[in-house]
Amino acid sequence: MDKNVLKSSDLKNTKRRMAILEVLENSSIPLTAEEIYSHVIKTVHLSLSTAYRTLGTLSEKGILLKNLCQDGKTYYQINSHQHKHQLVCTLCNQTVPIDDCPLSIIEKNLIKQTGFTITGHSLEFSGICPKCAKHN
Amino acid sequence: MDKNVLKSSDLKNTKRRMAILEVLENSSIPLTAEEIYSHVIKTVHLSLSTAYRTLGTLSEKGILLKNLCQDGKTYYQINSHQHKHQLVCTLCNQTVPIDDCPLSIIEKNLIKQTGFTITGHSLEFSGICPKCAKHN
DNA sequence: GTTAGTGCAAACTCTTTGCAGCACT
DNA sequence: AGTGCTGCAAAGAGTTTGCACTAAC
Repeated sequence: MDKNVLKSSDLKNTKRRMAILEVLENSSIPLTAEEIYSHVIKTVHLSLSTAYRTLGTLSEKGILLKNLCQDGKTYYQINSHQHKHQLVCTLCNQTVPIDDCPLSIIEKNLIKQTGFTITGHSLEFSGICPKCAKHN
Repeated sequence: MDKNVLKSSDLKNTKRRMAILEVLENSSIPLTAEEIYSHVIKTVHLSLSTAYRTLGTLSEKGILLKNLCQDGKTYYQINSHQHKHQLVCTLCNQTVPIDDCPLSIIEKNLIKQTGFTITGHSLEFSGICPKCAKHN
């Protein structure tokens, strides 16, 4: 991601923010604040509250997508306009990304039916992964 | 709902449980623990922790469906095998139930692709309702 | 009578916030 | 230099849990 994303959103270009964005760019799945924090702290000092604050700011600016999942944790991902949902094993927590979002057609119908402007959605599947199914 | 739901799940038939189930039966939308508690307490004394414990138990038994939504609260509804999702206005919190769940086809594809057994899903749309769109 | 259910208070997890000090432009 | 960013510690929301008491079977 271009280093100007921050500037063009009127945000200062700091080490911590760059590091956070980098972690998310290199991840194929959405990550929690804790996960991002753990990655970043290996190379750049930062506090957990800064992680939360930064992730919040970047989400407000539309740079990130923020999603509260069924495990009670908030997951963040780069807003690439090609967002992903997750399929999570309830036993081992294995997470499989769902690459294409199947909801656009459904959203169109909802707009017609309710008159709402739809600004987002959250979708999460849970199940048992093949490994866990074998071992239980 | 039949009063035998509890018995057939090896649960004792108590005033509080009946009251909680009744509130959910009479609601057209999923409710939070707090909302359920507030309704029930008008007629039957109960503590918030009992509400949480009961809702948890009933969800485990498959009598209720439990869903953590983007507002950070867990919503409960009767598991009628005709569950509902929600469309929530991010400004006024108006909630519109989505009556038919559009995900069964998508789930079938996921099963093929991942080998998971799918046991549940959560889906939530957010947007701006027509009223709020006018007033802003 | 026994086991499951309940109330209360305390604890727990994830996240947010107030304030003083620091770093980017 | 000025404003926004950060760290730390404390607080907040929603939910869970330990223990003693109570009620259903």
